[in-house]
Amino acid sequence: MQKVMIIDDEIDILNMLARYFRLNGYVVLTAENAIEAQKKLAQQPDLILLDINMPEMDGISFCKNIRDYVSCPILFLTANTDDRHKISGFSAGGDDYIVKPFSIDELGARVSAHLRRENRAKNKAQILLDTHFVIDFSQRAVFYKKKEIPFTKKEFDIIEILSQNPGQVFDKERLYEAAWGLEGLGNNSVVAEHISQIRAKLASVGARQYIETVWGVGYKWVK
Amino acid sequence: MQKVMIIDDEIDILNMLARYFRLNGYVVLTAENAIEAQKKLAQQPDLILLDINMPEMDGISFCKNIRDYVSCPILFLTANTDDRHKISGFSAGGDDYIVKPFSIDELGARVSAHLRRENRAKNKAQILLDTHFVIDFSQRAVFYKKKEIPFTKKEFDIIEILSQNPGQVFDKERLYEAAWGLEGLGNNSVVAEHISQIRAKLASVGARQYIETVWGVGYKWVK
DNA sequence: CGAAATCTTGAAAGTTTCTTGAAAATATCA
DNA sequence: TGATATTTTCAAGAAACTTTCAAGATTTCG
Repeated sequence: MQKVMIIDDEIDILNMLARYFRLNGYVVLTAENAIEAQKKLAQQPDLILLDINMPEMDGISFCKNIRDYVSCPILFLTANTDDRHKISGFSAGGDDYIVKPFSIDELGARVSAHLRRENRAKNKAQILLDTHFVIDFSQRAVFYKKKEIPFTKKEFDIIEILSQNPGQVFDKERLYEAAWGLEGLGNNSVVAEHISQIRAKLASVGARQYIETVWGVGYKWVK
Repeated sequence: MQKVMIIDDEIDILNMLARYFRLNGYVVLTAENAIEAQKKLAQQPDLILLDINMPEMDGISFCKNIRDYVSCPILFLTANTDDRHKISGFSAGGDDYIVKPFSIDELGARVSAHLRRENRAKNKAQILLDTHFVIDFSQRAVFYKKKEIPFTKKEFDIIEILSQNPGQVFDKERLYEAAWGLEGLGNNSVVAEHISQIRAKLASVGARQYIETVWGVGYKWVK
């Protein structure tokens, strides 16, 4: 199921689009302005539809702002047919440009084409946990405020398992099995030791503590 | 340098587009029909502009045919504004849809946006990198401060794979497969040995060390 | 064919990461 | 609160992995 975020200050259009995409099987996030949008970005939309003309912050600036940590396609909506406007939209990191009034089916087709392309290219994407914390699985790297936090292999394995199942509690045996490949855990503080290292590294850069201890059971990734 | 393939049976339009893209620094491949196009596909364009209405085989069928083994963006050109037509274009695997008569600058902007996105996902440019560090894939040569660093075939193969997927971690098996063709790796220090050679050459001219070791996993090209 | 370049190998040297056990800290429950 | 169970931290040694080296095998090219 794909998640589309729609940002438009004209409420009628916003609702109309939201209804259309919901009817077509998408999960829809809506926002009437950039501030609201920024908050909902944590929900990690797969594609963003963005109106260029908005009161506080215009779409192009917004796009530039978020491009660094949002990698999904961004499609601009606009009433303005000026080419220069278009071009600056593209150079802000936008992926497409749709002029109002548009045929809603064309918009739908464009959205699904972008999502299809995205899925074709994306093998194992990165996940964005909040605005500043990114885990990129293909790079096997974790970033906080754009800087990489160096984790060792086992540490990253543990982070991977936990973060891909947020909220789920893993007991030490399960974690050991998952990160080490097999068999029962020898010394029962191996896992604890690695968790400790991870926490120390998160703390050293001031990131949030994502791994929570579940007493008497194991650990979980906080949502 | 990016390669754009234009397929259109209207020779005037074909020439006009070819001229425009050449002027804007692209390498252009042209074809007046699907058969001709099919032949030139071997040259691996980075993007395809495809007219929907063509004599023998129409653009949509052509797109469906090649989608399986061509992953670059395909943009449809058409004079027909019928939405249903449009949608079947997208479901054939097209990535965008441009209605004639179009503004050539809009077309240019769309093409460059698609290519930019393509490169963002997979840095497949022919020549790239830092101010002083250039890799020319067509020449299979690497330059630092305009002077060529001599790399052997295998060394270049490794550089090519890594540098075209910056940030992505490749384990030794995968690197071996990619550089040696296939078959499981015999002695697992062959790759290490070549990496070592590459690094020595980079160091000897004072270039940055682009290849980073990912302990217990493999190597990656630093962004 | 012979020389030069390139590739492969195995072993030694060098690093980084992992594991361990014990001590310290913290949570739980009567 | 105090006893007990569990988790966290620490430092050092062990283990795993990577780099480097030099010699031999193979390929390339005139």
